[in-house]
Amino acid sequence: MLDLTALNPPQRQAVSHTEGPLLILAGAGSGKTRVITYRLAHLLLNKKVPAQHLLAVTFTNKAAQEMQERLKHLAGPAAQKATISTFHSLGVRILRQQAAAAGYRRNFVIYDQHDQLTLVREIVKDRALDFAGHTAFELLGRISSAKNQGESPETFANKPNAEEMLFGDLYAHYLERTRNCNAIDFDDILLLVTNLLEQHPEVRRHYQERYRYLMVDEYQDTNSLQYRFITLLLGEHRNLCVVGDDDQAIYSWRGANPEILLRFEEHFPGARLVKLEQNYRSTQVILHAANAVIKNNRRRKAKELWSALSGGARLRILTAENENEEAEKVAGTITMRKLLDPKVRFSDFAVLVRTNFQLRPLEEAARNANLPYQLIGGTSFYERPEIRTLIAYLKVMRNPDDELSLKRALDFPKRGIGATTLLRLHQYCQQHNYNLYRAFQEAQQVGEVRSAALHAIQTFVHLIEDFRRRFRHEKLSQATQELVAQTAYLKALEEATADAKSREVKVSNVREFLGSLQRFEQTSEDPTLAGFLDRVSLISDSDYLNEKVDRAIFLTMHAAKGLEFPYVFLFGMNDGQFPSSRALESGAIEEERRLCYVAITRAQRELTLSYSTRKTRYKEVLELQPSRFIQEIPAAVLENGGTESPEQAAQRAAEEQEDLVTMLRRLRENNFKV
DNA sequence: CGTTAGAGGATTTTT
DNA sequence: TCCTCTAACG
Ligand SMILES: Nc1ncnc2c1ncn2[C@@H]1O[C@H](COP(=O)(O)OP(=O)(O)OP(=O)(O)O)[C@@H](O)[C@H]1O
Repeated sequence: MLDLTALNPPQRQAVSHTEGPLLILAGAGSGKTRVITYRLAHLLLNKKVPAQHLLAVTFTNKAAQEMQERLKHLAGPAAQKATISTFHSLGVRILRQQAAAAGYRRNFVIYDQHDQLTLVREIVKDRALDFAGHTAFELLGRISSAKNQGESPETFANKPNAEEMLFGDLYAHYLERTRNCNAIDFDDILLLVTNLLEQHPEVRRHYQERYRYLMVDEYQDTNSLQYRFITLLLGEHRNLCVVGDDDQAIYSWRGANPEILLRFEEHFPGARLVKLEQNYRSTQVILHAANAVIKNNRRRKAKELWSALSGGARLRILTAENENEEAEKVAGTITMRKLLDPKVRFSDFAVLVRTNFQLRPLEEAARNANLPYQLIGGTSFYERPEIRTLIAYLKVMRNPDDELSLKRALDFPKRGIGATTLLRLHQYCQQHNYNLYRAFQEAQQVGEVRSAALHAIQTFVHLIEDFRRRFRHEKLSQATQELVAQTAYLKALEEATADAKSREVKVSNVREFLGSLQRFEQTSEDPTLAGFLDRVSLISDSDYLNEKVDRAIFLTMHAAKGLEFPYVFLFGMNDGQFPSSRALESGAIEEERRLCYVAITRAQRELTLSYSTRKTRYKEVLELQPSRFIQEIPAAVLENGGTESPEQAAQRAAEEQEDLVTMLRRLRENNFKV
């Protein structure tokens, strides 16, 4: 039997209420995720539901993995068979099983944003579309929202506006080319899986039969396709439990719609509502600050949230002349805190930023201060160009119709095939309605290709064919190692990289990649090429978080969603940065404020806010004001706020910091000998 | 014809 | 600052 005494009464109610629709609406740190985990364990142990009938959807793979571990801890190895996954991972899994019904070949590949952008640029160029001033990035955003709203290219073709028609052209070709490549993008995952379930009752029944208890975490950030997905999976039993907090809706820019959470009782009549009001994470001081900030939002469902953790340190404010100094002070404060109290771990500290590029000054400051850190976000390992190219080879191994990857593989190492030859081959494709790989295979039939180029293409095709065979018969890591050797990949990398430092980095990245393949083979349930490619496509920055290593964590506020840390720093608390100037211009201030609420409520014990008075961007110097969110925090919870104005407190804190930083510098110059 | 060096522009947040 | 596109070189 699972012991439910580790839960408070409403939590227990939510866990025991297993049948029918259930909505858990509650503020930050009230144990929503914990309830889902216990609910899974309760269903397994007390209700004897077989694990394969359980489905829990989380926001990131990392959260899924963590829940899986907690569940295993509570319920033992039987938990392994429960499905805990993100919407996208679940979607891909279903699509692999049902590819034909979904209208794709089973070896489809997944295009990430980088691939999508390349494709958009290519189409714009090929078709000489003139989107005056609009970037590929913006166009891709429009494609994505068109897809999510179910708009077909034809709807644009018939619009009177010339630009709309142009977009219709781009959109139509984007769809055609991804399909011809047997490739799907992130939007397609949800689009295809919902269409599949809608149009194939027997498939739908199969999954409804399989998943009998459904749970969704972070339901406030669900979009309409995800909502459709979950309702399609939901059988007649209607055993759906969702948890969420409308104050933590921070993805509306990506199509998420918090109304889906708020209208749950309308969507599922007879739903039970449970509210959780005790926060177990933060001190009263921190919670008071968070509540005060979020109260400024007008569109929200007011809710109670209290903490029994009385008192607690008041919030500190650090100010600096510029971003680098700000980062230096943050790094210095962490180092100092750790020196003063060696029991504290580096990994107890998290620095949250609004945008990825704010991570850079932090990284540099941490390096200079000898502060161990891990970055979440920025460019992840698999995004590095030398790794992307290798992955392009792997994608071609799996699916030679993937033109984008084929071209990327063809392009490096250099083999004497350039734009002109490629153009000829493309023309040949269009004449015969072939795909690019077929044109490669028949290169000798294509006129006007120089003999050197022809020979190079044939060698390339042989390479691909040979390795496609090897990848079918050999272990993934083995075959990839051979591929790297055969293409003299490392040598080519070295020759192509002028800078000695980055040359070294690239080579070691490739070695690391080969190592990661071996680790993948040893640990994965599906240690195949397909399994690896899916994992790489679905992995996200937050999945890299490693709580076992003792390092301070630098990450975006978005990536911090659902996490908690004893000591939290909010970096760059300036108007224009946070709230971002874009949000201020477009009137999206409430979502920024929710983000601030999320950020503040990550802190368990201490919270520090930092801001600069100036910053440089693209060589221009900008004067900065402290964030309006700082003004929204009552002076009483700011350090010395009772006697000083926030400005005075900031001033004094700045002076103290000055001393600390100077001291630290001296210490460092002295090689840390006192 | 293919490759490379350097100018010029940009992405807020991400599954 | 990183990344893509262009122009000149070999
Ligand atoms: N009944 C309880 N007793 C003790 N600790 C609890 C209890 N419920 C939750 N906690 C603790 O409170 C913290 C927050 O829980 P959890 O992450 O589940 O909250 P949440 O509502 O999902 O938070 P958020 O919405 O901010 O992501 C965790 O450390 C958890 O272990």
